[in-house]
Amino acid sequence: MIIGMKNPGFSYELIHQDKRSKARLGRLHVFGKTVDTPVFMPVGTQATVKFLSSDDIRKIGASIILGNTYHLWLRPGPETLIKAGGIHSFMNYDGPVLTDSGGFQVFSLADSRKIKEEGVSFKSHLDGSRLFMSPEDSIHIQEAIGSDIAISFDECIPYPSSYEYTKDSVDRTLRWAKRGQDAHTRTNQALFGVVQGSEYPDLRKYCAEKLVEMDFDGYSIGGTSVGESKETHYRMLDYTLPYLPEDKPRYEMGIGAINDILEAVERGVDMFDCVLPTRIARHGTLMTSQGRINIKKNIYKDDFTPLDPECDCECCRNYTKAYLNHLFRNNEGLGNRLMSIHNLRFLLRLMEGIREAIAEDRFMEYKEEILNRYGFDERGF
RNA sequence: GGAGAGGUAGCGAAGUGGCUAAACGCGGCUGACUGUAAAUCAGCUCUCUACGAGUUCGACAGUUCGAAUCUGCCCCUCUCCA
Repeated sequence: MIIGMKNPGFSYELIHQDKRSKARLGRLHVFGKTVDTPVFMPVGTQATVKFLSSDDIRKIGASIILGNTYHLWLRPGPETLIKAGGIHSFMNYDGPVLTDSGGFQVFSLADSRKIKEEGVSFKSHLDGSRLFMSPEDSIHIQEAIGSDIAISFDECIPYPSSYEYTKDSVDRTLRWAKRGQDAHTRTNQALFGVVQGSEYPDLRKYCAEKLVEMDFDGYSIGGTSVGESKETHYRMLDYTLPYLPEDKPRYEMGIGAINDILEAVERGVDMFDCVLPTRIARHGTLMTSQGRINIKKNIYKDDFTPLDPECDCECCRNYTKAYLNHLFRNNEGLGNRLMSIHNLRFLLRLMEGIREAIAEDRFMEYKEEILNRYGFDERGF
């Protein structure tokens, strides 16, 4: 497809459009590396997918991961990352890395921040010291981090938000997007804009169209799954996707529930990231072909069968539920590692299935099969 | 045999006349978790016919309007000395 002017090394290649839905099979060309889409990106906020080595990340089949601008800015700091030669060499991971802008922290650390036109003043969650991040700062930090894909600094507003507040916020997010774009200098780093607009159709459309005018390398859909119903969540996608160009990747931020991924793929989303699989794994909840299980339950104490007999991950091939139950109860790090590996592998295999189904024009059948077969509840995990 | 310390809910441990069904920690059970302040957080954890009631703080007997808390005696544990 069309190759962006600013970043000749970055492009989205549409390989196949599903005949019965908007689902699309594609390939991201990221400065010499490729990422098949739809893709799920494990989250590695602090330059680590918690408990996994870079070897583990590669072995589970992840093709791109996330880092976080806010967290890496505080520690180890941009200077250290520059000295390290960038995040790839710092964490010894040579696959593509996408950095979130810190915009989500404007939302999640809402108690200790103040939003102004110039940027956001934060109170450090580490020591309470006052910090300030502008859209330009966010871009500069992401350049220092050396990620392959940077994200515009946006405001992820809570749900519900009034029309007036959302409108003001969208305009500010658009101005911030422009400022970030102007501040962006690296040619070996793509830059995505973020569509906000809450549940308001005209604001979603407006935000999308304005960003597209600015011509980003890709478009994120933000501000979903922040407390709204599933129905509203999916409507937000409906209000956004039609206004995004076919030749650029679409990334729904922070999504990892199985039903959410399927609904978004059906609507044409290509990229996802989520802490869900790794977080719930650390908390003992596993997604398996038999549905969701909680490994800490006593019924697994003497269950010497694999977590998921249909899974090919290191955890399922080598260890039993009884052992995982034991590791969990004893707070042994190996349990966190094995269960994180499993949940990520489960989602990555789901994405493989999705891509195969799209290639064969049977995405809708695949979606139904997954939803019926695994029996996850409406939460989607 | 002598001297001392102590026995509190599954475990550890506060409490030393009423505000105590008894702090707190651990363990156990249940639930939550979607661009990671999360190996976290929340609730429950004496019994029951459960928005109320009944039995508890080694045992028994007392003092008192009222005791896990005071007295007597008994049982048991630990430390030190013989």
